Amino acid sequence: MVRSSILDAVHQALEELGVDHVPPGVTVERPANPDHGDWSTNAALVCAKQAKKNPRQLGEELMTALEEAELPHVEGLEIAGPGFINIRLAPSWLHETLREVVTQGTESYARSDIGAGIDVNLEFVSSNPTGPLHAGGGRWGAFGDSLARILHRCGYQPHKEFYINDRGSQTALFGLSLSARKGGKEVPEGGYRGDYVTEWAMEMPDTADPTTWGIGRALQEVEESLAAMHVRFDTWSSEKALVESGAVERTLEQLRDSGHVYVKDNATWLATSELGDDKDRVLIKADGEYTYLLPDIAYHHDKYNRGDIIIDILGADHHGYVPRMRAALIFLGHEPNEYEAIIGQNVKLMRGGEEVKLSKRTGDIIAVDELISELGPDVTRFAYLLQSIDTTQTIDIDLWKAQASENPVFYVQYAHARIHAIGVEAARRGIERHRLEQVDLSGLVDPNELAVLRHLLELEDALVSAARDRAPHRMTTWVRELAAGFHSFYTHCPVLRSDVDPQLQQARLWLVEACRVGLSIGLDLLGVEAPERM
RNA sequence: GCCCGAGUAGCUCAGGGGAUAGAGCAACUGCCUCCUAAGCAGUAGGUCGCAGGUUCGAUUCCUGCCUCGGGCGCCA
Repeated sequence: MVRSSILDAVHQALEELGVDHVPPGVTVERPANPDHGDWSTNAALVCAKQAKKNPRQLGEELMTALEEAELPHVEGLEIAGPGFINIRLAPSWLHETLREVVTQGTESYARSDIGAGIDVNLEFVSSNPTGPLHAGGGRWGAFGDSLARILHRCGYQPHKEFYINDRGSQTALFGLSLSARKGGKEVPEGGYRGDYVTEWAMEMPDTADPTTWGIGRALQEVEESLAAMHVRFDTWSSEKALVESGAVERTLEQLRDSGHVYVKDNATWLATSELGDDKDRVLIKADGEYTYLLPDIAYHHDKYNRGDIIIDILGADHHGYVPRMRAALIFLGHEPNEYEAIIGQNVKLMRGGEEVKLSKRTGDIIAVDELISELGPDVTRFAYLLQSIDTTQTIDIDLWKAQASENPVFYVQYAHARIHAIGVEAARRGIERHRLEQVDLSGLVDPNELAVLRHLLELEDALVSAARDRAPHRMTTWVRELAAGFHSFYTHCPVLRSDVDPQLQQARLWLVEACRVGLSIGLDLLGVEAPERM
C-alpha cells in the first residue's frame, strides 16, 4: 500500500518532468541496507537517458517533486549512490502495519489473489508401490504439500494427486519377489531384495495375490509415512483403473487420429521427435504390453479436466521424460503452457560421515519413516524445505540429530514458544491486553521493534514470490528471519518487566501478537508445528 | 556427444540487474538479581568456477569453456 502510493507519486513526478513513457523497470523497493532508508527507487537511473539528463541531476529534480507531493508518513528523502532516491518513513507507517497484521490475523493477513479462480493440479511423490517411501521421495512430499499450501493462500485452488503405478513389469516383479521370500527362496533376477520384502512376505496371507496384496501393503506404508509429515493427498489415481476404464484406449485412438502414431518392429510408436524430443517413443511394446508412457499420457490427458494448470513434480532422474509428455499433450490438442514440470534435484543422506545409497532394488533404503523417527516430523520437513529444489540436498543425519538443540527448526519454534510464554506470564501477573483501538503504538521506535514490523510487512511479497517461482524455501527463509527479529526484540525490549511504561507495555504486547500471527502463518505454510512450549 | 541442475565464507546453503554479497554450523570474545540462554551482542572469515558479451551498472542476464551431480530403455 505504501509502496504503491510511492510508486504512483514517482510516476506522476516523472511525467511532470517530461518523462512521457515511464519504463517498467522503474521500481520502488526495500533496500537491503537499512542505511538506505525504508524504500528506494531507481527511477532517476532508469529514466536518465530518456530525460536527457544525468542521473544525479534528474534525481535532484525528482526529489523536489516528491517533497512537494507530501506523501503520508514520509520523513525524509535523500539522493545517494549513482542516483537512487532513498525514502525514509516515520515509524507511524509501521504502526499501521502492526494494526493490519493483528486485525486481519492468521486467517486473513498476507493473502494474495494472484491465483484467484485458477485450479492447479499438483502431482507429486507418485513413487512405485513396491516398497516404503525412501528419504528422497520425502523431499517431493514436503515440497509438493507446502507448495499447495502456498498456492492456496494466493487464491489458487490446488488439488494434490498421487499417481499409483499399480500395473506393469515393476509391480509384477515385486509380487514375484514377495512370493519367493514367502517360500524362503531367493528373489528373481532383478527383483526386490530389501529386508522389508521378507518382513512383508511373512505378513502376507497364503490366499493373497502377491502383486495386489503387495501394492496395497506398500501404499499403506507410503500413505502413513507421508501423513506423519503432515502430507496428505486429495486423490490417489490408479493406473490400473485408468486402463480398465478404457481411458487409455480412447487416448490411444485420439493420438492415432492426430496422425503422429506409427508401427515399427511390431511396436507402436509416438513421433515425439517432431516436437523436440531426442527420439520417438514406444507406446505399445512388441509383446503387446503398454509402456509406462501410454497410460501416463492418458492420465495427464484426464488431468486437464481437473485443472487449469497441470504441475508435475519430478525427480531429476525423470527430467528426460518431460519433452515426450509435452509432445503427447500437444498432439492431443492441449495448451503446452498449461503443463509445467518442476524438476527436483536428488537428496543425499550422510551417516557416520559416509553417503548412504538409496535404492529399493538393492535393499539399501533409508525410509522416510526412519528419518522421521530419528529427527522427528518437524525437523525432517523443515530440513527438506530449507533449500531450493534446484539444489542437490545433503542431509547429514548425525549432524541434524547431534545439533538438535541448535538447529533452525527449533530456533523458529522457540520464538513461537517464547511468545506463548509471555502470554502465560502476563496472565499470571494479571496484565491484560487492552483493545487495539485504545492502545497508543507511537512508543514503538526501538530499531528491534521496527525491524520486526518491516519484516512482517514483507510477508506478502515473500508469499507471492514463493508461489510464482514455485519456491517454498522462500517461506523457510522468511520465517527464520522473522524468528531472528523476534529473538532480538525479546532480549532488548522487555515486555512485562515492572519498569516498562504501561503504554509501551501495551504496544509491545500487540507487537508480540503480530509476531505470533506471522510465525503461525509461516510455519503453517511449511507444514511445521508451532508449539506453545518447548 | 546431447539434455537438465549446481559451482557464493573452512562446512551446509540463502540471495540476486543496482549502492559495503548474507544466514546457520565450526572458531574466538562478551551477556542470565523481573517475559524460557534451544537466546542475544560482537570478532574473524569471500578474486560470488574461468573468459568474453549486453547494460549507466553484472556475482545476478546471454554465449563459450572448466568441474561436479543426474538423465539419455520396447524400466518406471
